[in-house]
Amino acid sequence: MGPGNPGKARARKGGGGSAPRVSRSAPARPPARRAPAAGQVFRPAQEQFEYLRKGAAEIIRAEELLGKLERSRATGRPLTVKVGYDPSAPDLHLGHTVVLRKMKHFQDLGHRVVFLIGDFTGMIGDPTGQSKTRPVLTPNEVKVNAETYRKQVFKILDPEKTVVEFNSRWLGKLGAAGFIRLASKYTVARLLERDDFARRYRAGQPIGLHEFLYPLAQAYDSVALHADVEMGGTDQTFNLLVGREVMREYGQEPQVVLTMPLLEGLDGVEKMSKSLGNYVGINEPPREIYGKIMSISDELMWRYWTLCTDLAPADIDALRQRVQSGDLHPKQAKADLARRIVADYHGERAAEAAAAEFEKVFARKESPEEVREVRLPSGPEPIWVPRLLVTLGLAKSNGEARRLIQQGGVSLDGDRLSDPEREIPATARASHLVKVGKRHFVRVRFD
RNA sequence: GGGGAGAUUCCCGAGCGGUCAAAGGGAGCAGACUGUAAAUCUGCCGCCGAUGUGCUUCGGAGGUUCGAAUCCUCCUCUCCCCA
Repeated sequence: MGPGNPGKARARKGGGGSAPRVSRSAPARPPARRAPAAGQVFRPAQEQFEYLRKGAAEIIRAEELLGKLERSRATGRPLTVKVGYDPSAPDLHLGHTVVLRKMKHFQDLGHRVVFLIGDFTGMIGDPTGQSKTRPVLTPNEVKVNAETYRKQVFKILDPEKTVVEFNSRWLGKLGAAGFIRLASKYTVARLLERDDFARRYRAGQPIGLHEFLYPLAQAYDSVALHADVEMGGTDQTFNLLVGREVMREYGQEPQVVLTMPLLEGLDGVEKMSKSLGNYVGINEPPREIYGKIMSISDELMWRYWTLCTDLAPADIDALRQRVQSGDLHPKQAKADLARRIVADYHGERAAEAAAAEFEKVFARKESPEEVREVRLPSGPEPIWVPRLLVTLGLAKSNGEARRLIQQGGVSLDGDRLSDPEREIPATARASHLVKVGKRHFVRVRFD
Protein backbone atom coordinates (compact mmCIF):
# COMPACT_ATOMS: atom_id res chain seq x y z
CA MET A 1 0.00 0.00 0.00
CA GLY A 2 2.61 2.46 -1.00
CA PRO A 3 1.51 5.99 -1.47
CA GLY A 4 0.48 7.08 -4.89
CA ASN A 5 2.89 8.62 -7.22
CA PRO A 6 1.25 11.85 -8.14
CA GLY A 7 2.74 13.84 -10.92
CA LYS A 8 6.13 13.05 -12.26
CA ALA A 9 7.87 12.03 -9.10
CA ARG A 10 11.17 11.29 -10.74
CA ALA A 11 13.88 13.67 -9.86
CA ARG A 12 14.72 15.97 -12.63
CA LYS A 13 17.98 15.11 -14.23
CA GLY A 14 20.83 17.56 -14.01
CA GLY A 15 21.99 20.07 -16.49
CA GLY A 16 19.83 22.17 -18.69
CA GLY A 17 16.36 23.48 -18.18
CA SER A 18 15.11 26.96 -17.74
CA ALA A 19 16.68 29.36 -15.36
CA PRO A 20 15.38 29.11 -11.83
CA ARG A 21 13.10 31.84 -10.72
CA VAL A 22 14.72 33.81 -8.01
CA SER A 23 12.91 36.16 -5.78
CA ARG A 24 15.75 38.57 -5.25
CA SER A 25 13.53 41.26 -6.70
CA ALA A 26 10.47 40.05 -4.91
CA PRO A 27 8.22 42.64 -3.34
CA ALA A 28 8.63 43.37 0.34
CA ARG A 29 5.35 41.74 1.20
CA PRO A 30 5.52 38.09 2.10
CA PRO A 31 5.75 35.91 -0.96
CA ALA A 32 3.24 33.57 0.62
CA ARG A 33 0.52 36.05 -0.09
CA ARG A 34 1.17 36.08 -3.76
CA ALA A 35 -1.75 35.32 -5.96
CA PRO A 36 -2.29 31.60 -6.38
CA ALA A 37 -1.34 30.07 -9.67
CA ALA A 38 -4.31 30.28 -11.94
CA GLY A 39 -6.23 27.07 -12.35
CA GLN A 40 -4.20 25.26 -9.74
CA VAL A 41 -5.80 21.89 -9.05
CA PHE A 42 -4.81 19.81 -6.07
CA ARG A 43 -5.27 16.17 -5.32
CA PRO A 44 -7.45 15.12 -2.42
CA ALA A 45 -5.90 16.16 0.88
CA GLN A 46 -5.79 12.67 2.30
CA GLU A 47 -3.93 11.39 -0.72
CA GLN A 48 -1.42 14.21 -0.53
CA PHE A 49 -0.99 13.57 3.12
CA GLU A 50 -0.14 9.92 2.60
CA TYR A 51 2.46 10.80 0.05
CA LEU A 52 4.06 13.42 2.27
CA ARG A 53 4.11 11.17 5.27
CA LYS A 54 6.35 8.66 3.55
CA GLY A 55 9.70 8.49 5.30
CA ALA A 56 8.92 11.36 7.65
CA ALA A 57 10.23 11.06 11.19
CA GLU A 58 7.60 13.26 12.75
CA ILE A 59 4.81 15.59 11.73
CA ILE A 60 3.70 18.15 14.25
CA ARG A 61 0.84 18.15 14.05
CA ALA A 62 -0.42 15.73 11.51
CA GLU A 63 -4.02 16.91 11.68
CA GLU A 64 -2.95 20.49 11.14
CA LEU A 65 -1.14 19.46 8.00
CA LEU A 66 -4.20 17.69 6.79
CA GLY A 67 -6.26 20.78 7.52
CA LYS A 68 -3.88 23.02 5.64
CA LEU A 69 -3.94 20.65 2.69
CA GLU A 70 -7.70 20.69 2.68
CA ARG A 71 -7.87 24.43 2.79
CA SER A 72 -5.25 24.75 0.10
CA ARG A 73 -7.28 22.49 -2.13
CA ALA A 74 -10.44 24.40 -1.43
CA THR A 75 -8.90 27.78 -2.16
CA GLY A 76 -6.56 26.66 -4.91
CA ARG A 77 -3.65 28.22 -3.07
CA PRO A 78 -0.45 26.21 -2.68
CA LEU A 79 1.19 25.79 0.70
CA THR A 80 4.44 27.56 1.41
CA VAL A 81 7.05 25.09 2.52
CA LYS A 82 10.18 26.52 4.02
CA VAL A 83 13.55 24.91 4.52
CA GLY A 84 16.59 26.78 5.72
CA TYR A 85 20.15 26.22 4.58
CA ASP A 86 23.45 27.37 5.88
CA PRO A 87 25.17 29.78 3.49
CA SER A 88 28.66 28.48 4.11
CA ALA A 89 28.38 24.81 3.25
CA PRO A 90 27.14 24.64 -0.29
CA ASP A 91 28.57 21.22 -0.90
CA LEU A 92 25.55 18.99 -0.74
CA HIS A 93 25.78 15.35 0.21
CA LEU A 94 23.31 12.53 0.36
CA GLY A 95 22.28 13.56 3.87
CA HIS A 96 20.91 16.82 2.53
CA THR A 97 18.99 15.08 -0.18
CA VAL A 98 16.70 13.40 2.33
CA VAL A 99 14.95 16.66 3.02
CA LEU A 100 15.36 17.88 -0.55
CA ARG A 101 13.56 14.80 -1.72
CA LYS A 102 10.69 15.57 0.58
CA MET A 103 10.65 19.14 -0.68
CA LYS A 104 10.35 17.70 -4.14
CA HIS A 105 7.37 15.68 -2.98
CA PHE A 106 5.63 18.88 -1.97
CA GLN A 107 6.42 20.29 -5.37
CA ASP A 108 5.05 17.18 -7.04
CA LEU A 109 1.79 17.99 -5.33
CA GLY A 110 1.81 21.56 -6.56
CA HIS A 111 3.08 23.37 -3.49
CA ARG A 112 5.58 26.10 -3.27
CA VAL A 113 8.97 25.52 -1.76
CA VAL A 114 11.14 28.26 -0.32
CA PHE A 115 14.79 27.39 -0.34
CA LEU A 116 15.97 29.77 2.33
CA ILE A 117 19.61 30.63 2.53
CA GLY A 118 20.44 31.76 6.03
CA ASP A 119 22.94 34.40 5.14
CA PHE A 120 21.99 36.37 8.22
CA THR A 121 21.75 33.52 10.68
CA GLY A 122 25.00 32.28 9.23
CA MET A 123 26.66 34.94 11.30
CA ILE A 124 25.54 33.05 14.35
CA GLY A 125 26.05 29.51 13.24
CA ASP A 126 23.63 26.90 14.45
CA PRO A 127 24.74 25.89 17.91
CA THR A 128 25.67 22.29 17.45
CA GLY A 129 27.81 21.99 20.52
CA GLN A 130 31.05 21.94 18.66
CA SER A 131 30.27 25.14 16.91
CA LYS A 132 33.12 27.47 16.44
CA THR A 133 32.65 31.05 15.52
CA ARG A 134 32.08 31.16 11.85
CA PRO A 135 33.65 33.66 9.60
CA VAL A 136 31.13 36.19 8.45
CA LEU A 137 30.71 35.81 4.74
CA THR A 138 30.86 38.75 2.44
CA PRO A 139 27.80 39.45 0.31
CA ASN A 140 29.74 38.26 -2.66
CA GLU A 141 30.68 34.98 -1.03
CA VAL A 142 27.06 34.44 -0.17
CA LYS A 143 26.12 35.05 -3.75
CA VAL A 144 28.68 32.60 -5.02
CA ASN A 145 27.57 29.98 -2.52
CA ALA A 146 23.95 30.50 -3.46
CA GLU A 147 24.85 29.88 -7.05
CA THR A 148 26.59 26.66 -6.08
CA TYR A 149 23.50 25.64 -4.19
CA ARG A 150 21.32 26.20 -7.20
CA LYS A 151 23.47 24.04 -9.38
CA GLN A 152 23.17 21.16 -6.98
CA VAL A 153 19.71 21.59 -5.59
CA PHE A 154 18.00 21.62 -8.95
CA LYS A 155 19.20 18.13 -9.60
CA ILE A 156 16.33 17.26 -7.30
CA LEU A 157 14.04 20.25 -6.97
CA ASP A 158 11.90 21.69 -9.69
CA PRO A 159 13.28 25.16 -10.41
CA GLU A 160 9.86 26.35 -11.53
CA LYS A 161 8.37 25.73 -8.14
CA THR A 162 11.30 26.83 -6.03
CA VAL A 163 11.85 30.26 -4.60
CA VAL A 164 15.32 31.02 -3.37
CA GLU A 165 15.32 33.50 -0.52
CA PHE A 166 17.88 35.10 1.80
CA ASN A 167 16.95 35.81 5.37
CA SER A 168 19.11 38.91 5.60
CA ARG A 169 16.33 40.52 3.60
CA TRP A 170 14.15 40.79 6.67
CA LEU A 171 16.47 39.99 9.56
CA GLY A 172 18.88 42.68 8.44
CA LYS A 173 16.09 45.24 8.71
CA LEU A 174 14.98 44.13 12.11
CA GLY A 175 17.57 46.19 13.97
CA ALA A 176 18.48 46.03 17.64
CA ALA A 177 15.04 47.12 18.76
CA GLY A 178 13.38 44.53 16.58
CA PHE A 179 15.62 41.85 17.93
CA ILE A 180 14.85 42.78 21.48
CA ARG A 181 11.17 42.63 20.67
CA LEU A 182 11.71 39.24 19.09
CA ALA A 183 13.73 38.05 22.07
CA SER A 184 10.94 39.05 24.40
CA LYS A 185 8.72 36.41 22.81
CA TYR A 186 10.62 33.54 24.32
CA THR A 187 12.17 32.57 27.62
CA VAL A 188 15.55 31.29 28.68
CA ALA A 189 14.01 28.32 30.42
CA ARG A 190 12.37 27.24 27.19
CA LEU A 191 15.54 27.66 25.24
CA LEU A 192 17.35 25.53 27.78
CA GLU A 193 14.91 22.76 26.98
CA ARG A 194 16.75 22.29 23.79
CA ASP A 195 18.67 19.09 24.07
CA ASP A 196 21.93 20.51 22.92
CA PHE A 197 21.77 23.51 25.23
CA ALA A 198 20.67 21.41 28.15
CA ARG A 199 23.50 19.00 27.67
CA ARG A 200 26.13 21.64 27.33
CA TYR A 201 24.76 23.53 30.28
CA ARG A 202 24.91 20.42 32.41
CA ALA A 203 28.35 19.46 31.19
CA GLY A 204 29.66 22.90 32.02
CA GLN A 205 30.44 23.78 28.45
CA PRO A 206 30.15 27.31 27.18
CA ILE A 207 26.98 28.55 25.56
CA GLY A 208 27.31 31.83 23.77
CA LEU A 209 24.46 34.24 24.33
CA HIS A 210 24.22 34.79 20.60
CA GLU A 211 23.49 31.12 20.16
CA PHE A 212 20.16 31.70 21.83
CA LEU A 213 19.35 34.09 19.04
CA TYR A 214 19.65 31.45 16.39
CA PRO A 215 16.38 29.63 17.01
CA LEU A 216 14.64 32.95 17.43
CA ALA A 217 15.95 34.32 14.17
CA GLN A 218 15.02 31.12 12.40
CA ALA A 219 11.56 31.35 13.88
CA TYR A 220 11.26 34.88 12.63
CA ASP A 221 11.99 33.63 9.13
CA SER A 222 8.78 31.65 9.35
CA VAL A 223 6.92 34.77 10.42
CA ALA A 224 8.35 36.74 7.52
CA LEU A 225 7.49 34.02 5.03
CA HIS A 226 4.14 33.09 6.53
CA ALA A 227 5.33 29.52 6.31
CA ASP A 228 2.73 26.78 6.28
CA VAL A 229 5.26 24.04 6.75
CA GLU A 230 8.86 24.01 7.82
CA MET A 231 11.02 20.98 7.29
CA GLY A 232 14.38 19.86 8.49
CA GLY A 233 16.25 16.95 9.96
CA THR A 234 15.20 15.62 13.33
CA ASP A 235 18.08 17.58 14.85
CA GLN A 236 16.15 20.69 13.86
CA THR A 237 13.02 19.77 15.76
CA PHE A 238 13.58 22.25 18.51
CA ASN A 239 14.26 25.17 16.19
CA LEU A 240 11.26 24.32 14.10
CA LEU A 241 9.03 24.19 17.12
CA VAL A 242 10.20 27.58 18.28
CA GLY A 243 8.95 28.76 14.93
CA ARG A 244 5.46 27.61 15.85
CA GLU A 245 5.49 29.46 19.15
CA VAL A 246 6.89 32.63 17.73
CA MET A 247 4.44 32.65 14.83
CA ARG A 248 1.66 32.40 17.34
CA GLU A 249 3.15 35.34 19.23
CA TYR A 250 3.04 37.34 16.03
CA GLY A 251 -0.58 36.44 15.52
CA GLN A 252 -0.02 33.93 12.74
CA GLU A 253 -1.23 30.41 12.31
CA PRO A 254 1.64 28.20 13.43
CA GLN A 255 3.53 26.28 10.82
CA VAL A 256 3.44 22.52 10.62
CA VAL A 257 6.74 20.93 11.46
CA LEU A 258 7.83 18.00 9.37
CA THR A 259 11.11 16.35 10.24
CA MET A 260 13.02 13.78 8.26
CA PRO A 261 15.34 11.23 9.81
CA LEU A 262 19.03 11.97 9.77
CA LEU A 263 20.88 9.82 7.35
CA GLU A 264 23.74 7.90 8.87
CA GLY A 265 27.08 8.33 7.17
CA LEU A 266 29.15 5.61 5.60
CA ASP A 267 30.24 4.40 9.02
CA GLY A 268 26.62 3.68 9.85
CA VAL A 269 26.86 5.38 13.21
CA GLU A 270 27.41 9.09 12.99
CA LYS A 271 25.14 11.25 10.94
CA MET A 272 26.46 11.99 7.52
CA SER A 273 28.58 15.09 7.52
CA LYS A 274 31.39 16.51 5.60
CA SER A 275 33.50 17.20 8.64
CA LEU A 276 33.34 13.57 9.69
CA GLY A 277 34.33 12.49 6.22
CA ASN A 278 31.61 9.86 6.10
CA TYR A 279 29.63 11.44 3.32
CA VAL A 280 28.73 10.94 -0.29
CA GLY A 281 28.74 14.25 -2.12
CA ILE A 282 26.23 14.51 -4.92
CA ASN A 283 28.79 16.25 -7.06
CA GLU A 284 31.35 13.54 -6.68
CA PRO A 285 32.32 11.52 -9.72
CA PRO A 286 29.95 8.62 -10.42
CA ARG A 287 32.65 6.11 -9.66
CA GLU A 288 33.20 7.56 -6.21
CA ILE A 289 29.53 7.61 -5.36
CA TYR A 290 29.09 4.07 -6.55
CA GLY A 291 32.10 2.83 -4.62
CA LYS A 292 31.10 4.58 -1.45
CA ILE A 293 27.62 3.15 -1.55
CA MET A 294 29.04 -0.31 -2.08
CA SER A 295 31.14 0.08 1.04
CA ILE A 296 28.26 0.63 3.42
CA SER A 297 27.10 -2.22 5.59
CA ASP A 298 24.22 -4.43 4.52
CA GLU A 299 22.16 -3.21 7.41
CA LEU A 300 22.68 0.41 6.52
CA MET A 301 21.68 -0.23 2.95
CA TRP A 302 18.00 -0.32 3.91
CA ARG A 303 18.23 3.10 5.43
CA TYR A 304 19.61 4.41 2.18
CA TRP A 305 16.93 2.64 0.19
CA THR A 306 14.32 4.35 2.30
CA LEU A 307 15.78 7.81 2.50
CA CYS A 308 17.74 8.20 -0.71
CA THR A 309 15.48 6.71 -3.34
CA ASP A 310 11.91 7.25 -4.39
CA LEU A 311 11.13 3.57 -4.22
CA ALA A 312 7.89 2.96 -2.33
CA PRO A 313 8.17 1.48 1.15
CA ALA A 314 6.30 -1.64 0.05
CA ASP A 315 8.78 -2.28 -2.73
CA ILE A 316 11.67 -1.82 -0.36
CA ASP A 317 10.14 -4.34 1.99
CA ALA A 318 9.75 -6.78 -0.86
CA LEU A 319 13.39 -6.34 -1.72
CA ARG A 320 14.40 -6.98 1.84
CA GLN A 321 12.32 -10.14 1.88
CA ARG A 322 14.14 -11.45 -1.14
CA VAL A 323 17.51 -10.79 0.45
CA GLN A 324 16.49 -12.42 3.69
CA SER A 325 15.19 -15.49 1.96
CA GLY A 326 18.44 -15.84 0.04
CA ASP A 327 16.70 -15.18 -3.21
CA LEU A 328 18.81 -12.11 -3.83
CA HIS A 329 22.43 -11.62 -2.84
CA PRO A 330 22.83 -8.55 -0.62
CA LYS A 331 25.65 -7.37 -2.81
CA GLN A 332 23.26 -7.31 -5.75
CA ALA A 333 20.70 -5.32 -3.83
CA LYS A 334 23.41 -2.89 -2.87
CA ALA A 335 24.61 -2.62 -6.43
CA ASP A 336 21.08 -1.71 -7.52
CA LEU A 337 20.97 0.93 -4.84
CA ALA A 338 24.32 2.36 -5.87
CA ARG A 339 23.29 2.45 -9.50
CA ARG A 340 20.06 4.21 -8.70
CA ILE A 341 21.73 6.85 -6.62
CA VAL A 342 24.37 7.54 -9.23
CA ALA A 343 21.66 7.76 -11.86
CA ASP A 344 19.80 10.38 -9.83
CA TYR A 345 22.71 12.76 -9.93
CA HIS A 346 24.60 11.80 -13.04
CA GLY A 347 22.15 9.98 -15.28
CA GLU A 348 21.61 6.38 -16.27
CA ARG A 349 24.56 6.13 -18.56
CA ALA A 350 27.04 7.23 -15.92
CA ALA A 351 25.48 4.76 -13.52
CA GLU A 352 25.96 1.90 -15.95
CA ALA A 353 29.56 2.88 -16.48
CA ALA A 354 30.22 3.15 -12.77
CA ALA A 355 28.77 -0.30 -12.18
CA ALA A 356 30.85 -1.84 -14.95
CA GLU A 357 33.93 -0.14 -13.67
CA PHE A 358 33.33 -1.36 -10.18
CA GLU A 359 33.06 -4.97 -11.28
CA LYS A 360 36.17 -4.63 -13.33
CA VAL A 361 38.32 -3.14 -10.61
CA PHE A 362 37.11 -4.95 -7.56
CA ALA A 363 35.66 -8.22 -8.71
CA ARG A 364 38.20 -8.86 -11.45
CA LYS A 365 40.97 -6.85 -9.82
CA GLU A 366 41.86 -5.08 -12.99
CA SER A 367 42.86 -1.48 -13.14
CA PRO A 368 40.22 1.13 -13.82
CA GLU A 369 39.51 2.59 -17.24
CA GLU A 370 40.40 6.08 -16.36
CA VAL A 371 43.03 6.88 -13.83
CA ARG A 372 44.08 10.26 -12.61
CA GLU A 373 47.27 11.03 -14.41
CA VAL A 374 50.11 13.09 -12.99
CA ARG A 375 52.98 14.34 -15.07
CA LEU A 376 56.36 14.80 -13.50
CA PRO A 377 59.56 16.10 -14.96
CA SER A 378 62.00 13.40 -15.95
CA GLY A 379 65.62 13.50 -14.85
CA PRO A 380 68.79 11.50 -14.50
CA GLU A 381 68.18 10.93 -10.79
CA PRO A 382 65.85 8.10 -9.88
CA ILE A 383 62.96 8.98 -7.63
CA TRP A 384 62.51 7.44 -4.21
CA VAL A 385 59.13 5.75 -4.07
CA PRO A 386 57.96 7.20 -0.74
CA ARG A 387 58.68 10.65 -2.07
CA LEU A 388 56.80 9.80 -5.21
CA LEU A 389 53.77 8.78 -3.20
CA VAL A 390 53.80 12.08 -1.35
CA THR A 391 54.15 14.02 -4.60
CA LEU A 392 51.22 12.15 -6.01
CA GLY A 393 49.14 12.94 -2.97
CA LEU A 394 48.85 9.30 -2.00
CA ALA A 395 50.57 9.79 1.33
CA LYS A 396 50.87 12.72 3.67
CA SER A 397 54.51 12.24 4.58
CA ASN A 398 57.47 10.13 3.63
CA GLY A 399 57.00 8.29 6.89
CA GLU A 400 53.43 7.41 6.07
CA ALA A 401 54.48 6.32 2.60
CA ARG A 402 57.14 4.06 4.07
CA ARG A 403 54.60 2.46 6.32
CA LEU A 404 52.20 1.91 3.48
CA ILE A 405 54.89 0.10 1.58
CA GLN A 406 56.00 -1.95 4.55
CA GLN A 407 52.43 -3.00 5.16
CA GLY A 408 52.00 -4.13 1.62
CA GLY A 409 49.58 -1.42 0.65
CA VAL A 410 51.43 -0.15 -2.40
CA SER A 411 51.81 -1.69 -5.78
CA LEU A 412 53.60 -0.46 -8.85
CA ASP A 413 52.41 -1.64 -12.24
CA GLY A 414 50.61 -4.49 -10.57
CA ASP A 415 53.48 -5.68 -8.40
CA ARG A 416 53.25 -5.27 -4.70
CA LEU A 417 56.20 -3.36 -3.27
CA SER A 418 57.87 -4.36 -0.04
CA ASP A 419 61.06 -2.33 0.09
CA PRO A 420 60.54 1.23 1.32
CA GLU A 421 63.94 2.15 -0.09
CA ARG A 422 62.86 1.30 -3.59
CA GLU A 423 63.60 3.87 -6.24
CA ILE A 424 62.42 4.09 -9.79
CA PRO A 425 64.16 5.80 -12.67
CA ALA A 426 62.58 8.99 -13.92
CA THR A 427 63.28 8.35 -17.54
CA ALA A 428 61.41 10.46 -20.02
CA ARG A 429 58.19 9.00 -21.42
CA ALA A 430 58.16 6.27 -18.81
CA SER A 431 54.76 5.66 -17.28
CA HIS A 432 53.75 3.73 -14.19
CA LEU A 433 50.51 2.78 -12.53
CA VAL A 434 50.67 3.33 -8.79
CA LYS A 435 48.08 1.79 -6.51
CA VAL A 436 47.68 2.51 -2.83
CA GLY A 437 45.25 0.60 -0.72
CA LYS A 438 42.32 -0.90 -2.54
CA ARG A 439 41.00 2.06 -4.35
CA HIS A 440 43.56 4.74 -5.02
CA PHE A 441 45.11 4.64 -8.45
CA VAL A 442 47.36 7.21 -10.06
CA ARG A 443 49.27 7.04 -13.28
CA VAL A 444 52.61 8.85 -13.32
CA ARG A 445 54.18 9.92 -16.51
CA PHE A 446 57.60 11.46 -16.81
CA ASP A 447 57.94 14.18 -19.39
C1' G B 1 33.75 41.94 42.45
C1' G B 2 35.59 37.42 45.52
C1' G B 3 36.95 32.13 45.76
C1' G B 4 37.97 27.43 43.29
C1' A B 5 38.92 24.06 38.99
C1' G B 6 40.86 23.37 34.22
C1' A B 7 43.33 23.88 28.99
C1' U B 8 47.64 17.24 26.64
C1' U B 9 48.95 14.65 19.95
C1' C B 10 42.14 14.15 15.01
C1' C B 11 38.49 13.24 19.49
C1' C B 12 37.97 11.46 24.59
C1' G B 13 41.44 10.85 28.30
C1' A B 14 46.08 9.33 31.53
C1' G B 15 50.62 11.58 32.84
C1' C B 16 52.38 15.68 37.49
C1' G B 17 60.86 16.89 37.15
C1' G B 18 64.41 12.51 33.78
C1' U B 19 62.99 5.72 31.67
C1' C B 20 57.48 10.88 27.46
C1' A B 21 56.75 11.49 20.82
C1' A B 22 53.70 11.08 25.74
C1' A B 23 49.29 5.02 28.81
C1' G B 24 44.28 3.55 27.36
C1' G B 25 39.99 4.01 24.25
C1' G B 26 37.72 5.89 19.76
C1' A B 27 38.41 7.50 14.83
C1' G B 28 41.68 6.77 10.70
C1' C B 29 45.11 3.91 7.48
C1' A B 30 47.25 -0.87 5.68
C1' G B 31 47.06 -6.28 5.60
C1' A B 32 44.23 -11.14 6.30
C1' C B 33 39.20 -13.09 5.73
C1' U B 34 35.12 -11.52 2.19
C1' G B 35 30.76 -9.53 -1.38
C1' U B 36 35.94 -3.16 -1.51
C1' A B 37 29.80 -5.35 3.54
C1' A B 38 29.61 -6.13 8.75
C1' A B 39 32.09 -8.73 12.59
C1' U B 40 36.92 -10.58 13.72
C1' C B 41 42.31 -10.85 13.75
C1' U B 42 47.28 -8.38 12.80
C1' G B 43 50.19 -4.07 12.13
C1' C B 44 50.64 1.22 11.87
C1' C B 45 49.05 5.79 13.58
C1' G B 46 54.30 13.80 14.89
C1' C B 47 58.35 15.01 11.24
C1' C B 48 63.01 13.80 9.06
C1' G B 49 66.30 9.32 2.90
C1' A B 50 65.87 8.29 9.79
C1' U B 51 66.46 2.84 14.67
C1' G B 52 69.49 8.66 15.53
C1' U B 53 73.54 12.30 21.74
C1' G B 54 68.09 14.28 15.48
C1' C B 55 63.95 17.94 15.00
C1' U B 56 59.02 19.95 16.41
C1' U B 57 54.73 18.95 19.88
C1' C B 58 51.42 18.88 25.71
C1' G B 59 46.68 26.91 25.54
C1' G B 60 50.50 31.53 24.86
C1' A B 61 54.98 34.25 26.61
C1' G B 62 58.89 34.30 29.93
C1' G B 63 61.68 31.91 34.16
C1' U B 64 63.86 27.97 37.64
C1' U B 65 66.78 23.50 36.63
C1' C B 66 72.10 19.50 33.99
C1' G B 67 66.96 18.29 32.44
C1' A B 68 59.93 20.59 32.23
C1' A B 69 53.76 18.23 29.52
C1' U B 70 55.17 18.03 34.69
C1' C B 71 57.78 23.56 39.21
C1' C B 72 57.31 29.39 39.27
C1' U B 73 55.40 34.22 37.04
C1' C B 74 52.36 36.78 33.76
C1' C B 75 48.77 36.40 29.82
C1' U B 76 44.55 34.16 26.96
C1' C B 77 40.28 31.06 27.09
C1' U B 78 36.62 27.89 29.72
C1' C B 79 33.75 25.95 33.77
C1' C B 80 31.89 25.94 38.94
C1' C B 81 30.59 28.39 43.64
C1' C B 82 29.59 33.05 46.24
C1' A B 83 28.07 38.28 45.42
